[in-house]
Parts: sequence; structure tokens; C-alpha cells
Amino acid sequence: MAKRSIHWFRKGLRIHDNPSLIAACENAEDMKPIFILDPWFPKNGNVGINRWRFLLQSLQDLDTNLKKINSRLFIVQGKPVDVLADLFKKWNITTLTYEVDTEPYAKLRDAEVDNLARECGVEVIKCVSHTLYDTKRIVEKNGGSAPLTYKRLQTVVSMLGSPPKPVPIPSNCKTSVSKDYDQKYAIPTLEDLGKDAKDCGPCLFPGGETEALIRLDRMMKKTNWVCTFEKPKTEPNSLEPSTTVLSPYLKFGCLSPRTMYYRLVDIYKQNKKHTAPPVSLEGQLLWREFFYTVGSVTPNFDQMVDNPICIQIPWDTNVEFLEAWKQGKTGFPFIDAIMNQLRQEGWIHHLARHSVACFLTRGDLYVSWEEGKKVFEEYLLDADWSLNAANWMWLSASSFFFQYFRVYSPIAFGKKTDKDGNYIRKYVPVLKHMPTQYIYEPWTAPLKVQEKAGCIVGSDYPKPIVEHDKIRPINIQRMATAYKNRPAKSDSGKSQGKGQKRKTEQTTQGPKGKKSKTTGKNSKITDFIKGGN
DNA sequence: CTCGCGGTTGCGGTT
DNA sequence: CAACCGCAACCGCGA
Repeated sequence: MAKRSIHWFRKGLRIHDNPSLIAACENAEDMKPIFILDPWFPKNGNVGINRWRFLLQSLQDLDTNLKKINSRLFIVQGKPVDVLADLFKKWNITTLTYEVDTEPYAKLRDAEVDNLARECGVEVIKCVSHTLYDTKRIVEKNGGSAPLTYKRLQTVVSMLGSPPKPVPIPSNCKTSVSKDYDQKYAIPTLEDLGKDAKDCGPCLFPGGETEALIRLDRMMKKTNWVCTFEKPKTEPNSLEPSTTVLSPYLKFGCLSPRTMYYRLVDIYKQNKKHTAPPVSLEGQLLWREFFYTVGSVTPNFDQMVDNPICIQIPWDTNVEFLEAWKQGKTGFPFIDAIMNQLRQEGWIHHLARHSVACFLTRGDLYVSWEEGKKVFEEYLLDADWSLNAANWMWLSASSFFFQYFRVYSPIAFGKKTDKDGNYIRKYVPVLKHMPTQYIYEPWTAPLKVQEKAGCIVGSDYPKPIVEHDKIRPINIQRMATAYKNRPAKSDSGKSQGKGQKRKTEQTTQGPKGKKSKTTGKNSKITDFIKGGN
């Protein structure tokens, strides 16, 4: 029987370095590239309009690129298993190909589709191309569990050798396009999806493989910059991004991590002196690999309860604090500027994410990291299930990072790289004319100064919702208590705790009683939907 | 079991 | 101005 295939795009929205697309093309008399609009995402996911736009742009560009290799992209809507059942018959399909996806919802979805394919006699070919390595191999090499430190990941990865080389663009596509293509399979607009394009922010980072490769090229041409890149030294509050902003493209797979990796390797080869992981650009790809790997095998990775690597902390429930944080109304200009940039533009610098995440959780507001994670999930163009959860655990000192006494100052941190507060002036325009002396702490400005600046704190701009210097030590104490109350590591139940440390009496309890937030109450399905893809 | 070390990105001070 | 210290002290890891 002649091979007739479907390549199912989910992530991996590209034609370069796409091994499963190649597998679909090989010796196929017809190869249909499809993308399924899964209604669960708009229903249950936190997808803000900027990311919808990014997705549609990426699909548009993918179609354009597929045309160049004699093909087209077919958009279909519905539950994947239903859609595919239909298409298998309609197109007389013998082979289905797709890229491996390690997220929980994707795993369920794909298992269901694999079953369907088996029933229909359709061969399934899946390839790893969203991560540098097959995360399963990393776990295997680590003895069956995920590495829990970056160091350990580096060791395991070095045992695995170099990641696979990128594969070429397929050259032998045969896709028959019926006359009803435009009517049935064309790429929808935001309006088709019930969205209003007017709600979008400025389009600073257009979606798509073409843009991704242009951007990669532009970054890699700055060889000196690449070779001296140290992530912690880049600026969170520059007016132009101080990092690559390749993350949204990696998230959707518009850019292959392996393509980027080998571009870096080339540059490093030609320049003996260059930075190294964890701070280098290569190091950033390894962070991604690290968090994808842990996320792929850790139960309930995106929540606190029943997450074996997450310290249980009785966070406060405080909807007012949460809302003020989300809407950029905390009264701390640096924090508010970052949140405004996030909501409007969909990308903020990594250290800016640190600042606002620390502020929301252990630093100031003592609200659960899960709440912050949901907000990031909605607004970030690069919202990536594993990375988002992992970084929120990191910043809230719930996992990976434990030095909870290192607290970012919402006042001092931004000053290091933006003394004049130009970033604040841009993203909190009401503070535009506040004198530099007060720009990070406008509530300290004399009333006359506030009047002259056209910004009265308390009416034009909020008063700070907490006193950072007072709340910080209290929260540190609460963190210490939560750590002390950790159950002993459950080896085989014989050791009862860690001796003296656990015996120390409970210290301060914090100002308000701790209504611990009940997390993980959502249905599994709802959780799986969020933030994926 | 204990110990010492290191941990991508704290702050505010001093040298 | 970069580098170091004290602050008070966390964790996981490996020896």
C-alpha cells in the first residue's frame, strides 16, 4: 500500500530541523501537514491575546514556508483524537508523524491518539526535536530519576555526548491540495477565534520560523557579545531587551534548540575565549533542558501539593495583593513597570521575572507561586509549562533554590542598572515627571514635588501595599518555619527527621494567620490544559 | 553519619 | 568601580 501520511504540528512550528516531518515526507505519495486547534486550550488554558497572535503568526509563516517546499498547512479544529479519526479515513492515511511532547496533557492526548492509530492500522512515527536530548535518556543515564541540580544535569549530559545534529529541510514533499482548501483549512484570524485584534499590544516579536531564524542570525553575528554573554550580568530594565528574546520561538518550536546549539558551538570553536554554562548562552539552553527533564517525570510539577520536589509552604490567600501585583498597582514602581510591560508586550527580562516573582511570594506578598505562574502563563509569549513551573518554584524557594534569605529589593534592585528610572517612566507613564531621586520610592517625595510631577501618591499612583523593610524579615521567618516543618525524607520511614534541626521549636508565625491555600483542587484535565503548547 | 562545599542573578557596606 | 565582607544561614551533593 502506498504511503500516505499526516504530519501533525503541535509545537515544532518549523520546517528546519524537523525529523518527524522528514519521516512523513519520505516515500509518501501524499503528505498532509496539519495543525489542530484543540478547543480545550481556549476553554481551559490561560492564553492571553498576545500569545494567540504569536501562534497565528507562526502558523501563517509555517504555511508560507511549507509552500516553498511544495506543500501547505491544513488547519483543523476539534479534539485531536476525533479530528484524526476523521482524517485517517478521509485521506486514507497510513502513517502519522509528530514531535515528542513531554508535558502531561500532551502525553495523555498522544497516548489516546496512538491507540486510535493502532486501531486504524496507522503507523506512528515520533521524533525528539523540541529538546537537545531525549529527556528520557537523561533520566535513564541519571539512574531513573531526573537530575535535580544543574551540575548533575551537566554531568549526565556530558556522558551523553553532543546532541544530535539538526536535519535538513525536507525536499521531497508531495501534498495534494483540494479546491476546498481555502474554505476548510485556511489559517484563522484572531476574529475567527472570537478575539479582538485591538486588544493586542504592540507586536514587538512577531511569531514564526522566518522571524526566529532572522533573530537567531542577528544575535549570532554579534560574536563578541555571544562569547562574553553572562546571563546574570544582563539588564532586567533596559529599554531594549538585553538578551536574545529567542524564548518565544523556542517555546513554539519556531526555532530548533539544536540549530541554536550548533550555531553557538561554531562560534565558540572560532573564539577560544568564551563564557560557559551556567551563565553562557549555551548554558541557557541547558537550563531549558534541565527543567524540561524534571518536568517530564515529576508528578504534579505545576503545583505545590503532591509535588515531591516542592517544599510545602502555607502561603497566604490574598486576592487584593494578587490583583494589585497582576495589574501593576503595588505602589512599587519597579514592580509595576515590569508587570505592565508583561501585560502589554508579553516579554520581560529573566531578572525582571525574578524581581516580581520574589515580590509576590517569599519576598513581600507571601502569595502562592502557583498564582504567579498562572499570570505568567497568560501573558508571556514564551510561557512554557515546564520552565514556568520550575522557575516559580525556584524564585519562591520551593525547589532548586533554597537561600530564601536572599530577597530582591523592589526598590534597590532596579537601580543598579537603571539609575534614572527610564524603564519606570516608560512603563508607568504617570511617574514620567517624578524626579530621579524619588522615582523608585515616589511615596517619599514631598507633596510639592508630587504636585509638580503631576502625580499624587495615593490618588494618581498607589501607595505601596506593603512596607518592604518590615515585611521582609517576617517573611524570612515564615519561610524558616515552613522549612523546619518539612517532613523527613521518606527513605524507608526509619529515620525520624533530621535530628536537632527539626526539634527546634516553631518560630514566628507571621502577621496574619496562615490560611493555607488549597491548591491542586482543579480537575486534572484543567491543569493539564494550562499553558501547554 | 557528618562535614564541607558550592549554589547562573541579594543587600548594603567597605576597600 | 569591581571585588570582597557580614548578614544568617538554606539546601543537595559527594567525600
